[in-house]
Amino acid sequence: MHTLRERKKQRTRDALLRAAVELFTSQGYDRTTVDEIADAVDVSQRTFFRYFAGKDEAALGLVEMTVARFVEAVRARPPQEAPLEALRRAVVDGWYSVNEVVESVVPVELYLRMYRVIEETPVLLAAHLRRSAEAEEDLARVIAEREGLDVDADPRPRLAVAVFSGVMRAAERQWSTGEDVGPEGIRLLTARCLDGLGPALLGDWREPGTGRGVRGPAQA
Amino acid sequence: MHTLRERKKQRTRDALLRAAVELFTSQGYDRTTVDEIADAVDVSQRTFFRYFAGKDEAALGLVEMTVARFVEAVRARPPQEAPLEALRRAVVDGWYSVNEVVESVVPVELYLRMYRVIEETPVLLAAHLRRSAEAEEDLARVIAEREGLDVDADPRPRLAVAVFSGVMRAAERQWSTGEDVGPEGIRLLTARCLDGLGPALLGDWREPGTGRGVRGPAQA
DNA sequence: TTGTCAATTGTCAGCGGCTGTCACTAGCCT
DNA sequence: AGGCTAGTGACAGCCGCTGACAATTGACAA
Repeated sequence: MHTLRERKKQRTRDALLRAAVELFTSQGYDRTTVDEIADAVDVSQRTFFRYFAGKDEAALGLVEMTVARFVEAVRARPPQEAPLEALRRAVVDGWYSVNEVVESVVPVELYLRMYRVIEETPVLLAAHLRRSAEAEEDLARVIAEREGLDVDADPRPRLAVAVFSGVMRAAERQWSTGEDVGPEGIRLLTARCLDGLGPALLGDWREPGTGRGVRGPAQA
Repeated sequence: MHTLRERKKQRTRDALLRAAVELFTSQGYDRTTVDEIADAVDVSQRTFFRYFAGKDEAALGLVEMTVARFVEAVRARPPQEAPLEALRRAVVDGWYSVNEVVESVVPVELYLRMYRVIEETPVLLAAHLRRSAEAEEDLARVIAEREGLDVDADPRPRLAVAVFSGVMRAAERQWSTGEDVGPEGIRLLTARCLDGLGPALLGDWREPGTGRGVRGPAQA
């Protein structure tokens, strides 16, 4: 990152990302052409595709950064923590560092709005879900290693991650469809969603004492 | 479905679907153009797009049918069954009727191979995951209604469905990457995956008695 | 039957995403 | 300074997809 060339490249990439996000959030994804983005940065369309494999990558770039950050955060948690606790703490504590990274490219507010665009643009949502599935796989491997398990032999790591991701996705949607909450609101929202996890899984759904929790059907 | 026109339409659609699946499974999704598919059925390219919103819809058509079938099957389960049991029985019992529907368009073997193509073609996998997410939402509503709950107020329906879907997806992948198993093999595989659900969630991961299951972290 | 209406299809033109190619420019290194 | 290479622009072209209009074909009543 020290040679002039490398700095220049980084600047063009950031500029493209910024221009893309600004256009996407202001006019929508479909109504924005790659040419527009390239022109805004004063670069040829061909160059855009040298930085991003597709139009969608420019749209998912920001989220991508935060996801990668999160996986790293989990990897860094002390190994004596139980799996779900490590995941939970990583997401709750990690928000600040995420803020930093995002802010180095665009104001955080744009990040929020970009998230909404992703959620309401079918092709972007699809790409996002695919990428999330990959991240889940990574997380499962991290968890398995922490617990000294074989990820292909024991289903529990993947299962735990699946449960966790389900909750996170629920929080995401709640937050992206609700009214505009600041970054701090997100932390609270996710924390609250995660707190509901245990009771939801273990409690009986109708009345106590009938033995109808997750246990029943699974053993049937 | 009784007028000549309607029958003709159905036949063209089936023919397009069949041709698409055959081409996709034999030469790959990317290396197959829409023109090829249309030519194989002796129809104009424009007509193809009157039946399918996009090239991907022709690829996901088969799976789409089975997913819809499955959601219906869950809806039809007796309401006294616990949620996860209803889901489980729907998938295990429902396989035969799925077979029927698929076989009316292409041999089941092609269904299996098409599934592999989807799994290894990024854009198709993405679209598939998105559609699956929608199905999950539907299922959550069905479950909520069975239990007399409000999906938006109570997180447990979505959570249960998320867990279940996680297991199903694990089974899907195991089956699509493994060696060629027949339709009966799939039933066994999914059943086995689902049987592991209860112990995996409730058991302790290292040794019994330390109180470190899903319960611990969720309450932290 | 036959004529009329509506549904389905083919043709054509065109946009936008994306890629290969090649010449050219600009940073790098000795 | 001058050769080398990474990065860029310009151009051509494929493919997915859409709108518009004309031609065809089945539906249905007179």
